[in-house]
Amino acid sequence: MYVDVLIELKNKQTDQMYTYEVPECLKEKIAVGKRVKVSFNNRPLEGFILHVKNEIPEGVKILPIKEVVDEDIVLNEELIQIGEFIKKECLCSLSSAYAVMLPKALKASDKTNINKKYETYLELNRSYNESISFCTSEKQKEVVDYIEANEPAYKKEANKISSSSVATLIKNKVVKEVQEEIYRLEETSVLEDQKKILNREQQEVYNAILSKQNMHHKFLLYGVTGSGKTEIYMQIIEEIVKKGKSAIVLVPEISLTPQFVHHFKSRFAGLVAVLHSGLSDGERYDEWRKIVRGEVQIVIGARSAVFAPLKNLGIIVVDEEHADSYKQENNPRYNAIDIAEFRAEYNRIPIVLGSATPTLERMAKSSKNLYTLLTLKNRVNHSPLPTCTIVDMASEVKKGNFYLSERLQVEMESALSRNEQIILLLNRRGYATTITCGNCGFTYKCPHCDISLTFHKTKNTLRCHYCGYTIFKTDACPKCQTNLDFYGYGTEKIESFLNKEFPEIRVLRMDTDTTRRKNSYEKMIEQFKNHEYDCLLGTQMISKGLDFPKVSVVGIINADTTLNLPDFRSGEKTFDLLYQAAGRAGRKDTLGNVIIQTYNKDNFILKCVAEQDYEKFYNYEMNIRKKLKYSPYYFLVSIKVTSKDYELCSKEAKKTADYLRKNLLENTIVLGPTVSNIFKINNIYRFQIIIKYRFDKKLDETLKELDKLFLMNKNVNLEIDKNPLKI
DNA sequence: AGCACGCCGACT
DNA sequence: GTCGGCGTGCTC
Repeated sequence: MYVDVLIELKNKQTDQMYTYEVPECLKEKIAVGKRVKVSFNNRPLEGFILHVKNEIPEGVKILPIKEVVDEDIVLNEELIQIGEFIKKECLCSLSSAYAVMLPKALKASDKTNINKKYETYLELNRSYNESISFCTSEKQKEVVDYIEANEPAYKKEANKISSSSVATLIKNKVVKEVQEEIYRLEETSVLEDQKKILNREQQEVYNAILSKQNMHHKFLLYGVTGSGKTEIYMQIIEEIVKKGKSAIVLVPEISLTPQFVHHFKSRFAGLVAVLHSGLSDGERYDEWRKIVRGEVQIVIGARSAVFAPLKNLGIIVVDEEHADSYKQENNPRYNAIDIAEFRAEYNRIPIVLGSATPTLERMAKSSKNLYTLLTLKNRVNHSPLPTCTIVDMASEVKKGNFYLSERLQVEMESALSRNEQIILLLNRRGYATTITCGNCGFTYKCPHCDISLTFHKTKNTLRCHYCGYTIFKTDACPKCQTNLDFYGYGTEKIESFLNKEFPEIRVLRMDTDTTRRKNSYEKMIEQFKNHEYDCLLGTQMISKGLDFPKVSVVGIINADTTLNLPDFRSGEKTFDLLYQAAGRAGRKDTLGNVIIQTYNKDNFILKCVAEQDYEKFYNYEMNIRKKLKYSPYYFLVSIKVTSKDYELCSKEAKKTADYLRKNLLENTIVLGPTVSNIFKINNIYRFQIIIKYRFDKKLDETLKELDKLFLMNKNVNLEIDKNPLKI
């Protein structure tokens, strides 16, 4: 008996099966999907069994397996196929695909040492029925009485009476120890969560989805903020669970707040496992085992929860489908939504992708009937959408208002006088330096790609990192002739400004700096909800999924920061962010008021936000994407060539672009190479090439070949990102 | 990935 | 003469 083993090494040189012999004594334990310990090139390593067979390849030496690690199968048939899918999509090794899918405790790695946790109980040894007579002291008697009353009793508690007596009783076999596996996360008692009655619109969505519950079907649920999507998800899942089937709910990490989890846990007590980044390795392992053993039927989690090995899957829900956190930003760069769709098809079940601002890609697919579009046009309690006002900061600056416009100040004061709360949103400017005029708001854009140019200080140039278009930076603004050195400001600056100018406002600042500590995010949200503060000032992390009934004013301090990001999706991202933030205003009985401050008062996207008109935005943006050949009209691939050696990097990037131009079809566009957005990280230079294509049957093969060519070259590295969310 | 193997320079 | 530098190649 022989097995093909996939070794834990993640590099592509060893991305193949190695055959090992199974010793007679281990035959019983062998199964596809279990881990084994082997010797590989004189090193102790682990690997997965992927095939069992009886023949051996010729001309290779065969070593025996040393040990079978697992009792239970780690990679079931579905997970094995998901791994293959990731390998193909992300052009990565199979090993790194499985490594990204599994919790640390179950990865193939000689070093993992995360164990099950046990609780020790004590029981009386029944064969020593007259046990009491064996007790030689008062203390021992006391311990035996305690155990008898609480059997099986916690050893921890018995030890409190007298640990030495407990030890003696165990030694004399009067009492026996029983080990029981326990989970690190205990089910917390939760408040009642009332099932709500669906309105007609919600009911229609509910019916549509459930009508396809026994087949593969893709839904795009487009529902305005506050239209009650979560309630629909819960009621659908209730039906699915009743039939004995299971469900996966994916949410962006940021939505995985106690508030959100609470709804599910109280509605489905004891049936929910939650996977989020805050879990320790041990906790994650425990949640995973609950899933494998079928003890839970619902898994809620961020990106990696899409790999949850639930049996008898009945539905997959992806909330906030437009969130870019579903894509992993390091290798392997998988998109959890692609995996979710793979699993939905594999299991022949429906998948629901929900959003108030669907991505253009999926909205476009729905118009081609690749998704069934379901729409929720109304908010559940018919609370009106907030009013939105655009304020021209260019004229405010002339009045001396750099941060807060007159209008916003007035609205803030009136909210405070009514004892209501305020949210101020300021997106930290992106890592790329774009040059903006502090007087009129002018930003340099590439005439070919319609994205902001990035400033390169060393050469005093402005470059388009899509196509390489380059100009020299001028000292004066080309539009209004004033000084062009305006780098913007962050939340910290606004906080100190507010403290100085409006000392009566209690300001809570929230950004990655103030929420770094564990649980501080939740704590702050709770504090703001309890009205310990009047004003929540923060970056985009405060714009999603939060429900503050007393907030009546939302101020967007500088809408241009996202608008000017050097990315072709900057318009879409701006619309998403501002629309979601606006949705925070006036959620119950207060009428919301949203003030958008900008230097681009005539910007069409901001107008769409102000009118809260997704369709208008969609049509406008689709038109631009079509004209400039961006997604969803063209598919994109981003290729990064990186090296410590600048000259070599530049040379190899050029060679790569030439290679692509020669090997890809004629209609495919290859842009670059150009220096990457951040062109030097840790002394490693980065060049970038962008491929735009519609149909190119040679693409996959060409990329694979290219990848192989770069394997030989140790001084230059290649990164391929298919369908990147950020370029 | 890492470890052996091998081929060169500096040193007791 | 030997110790150790790291470039190259292979791993069931």
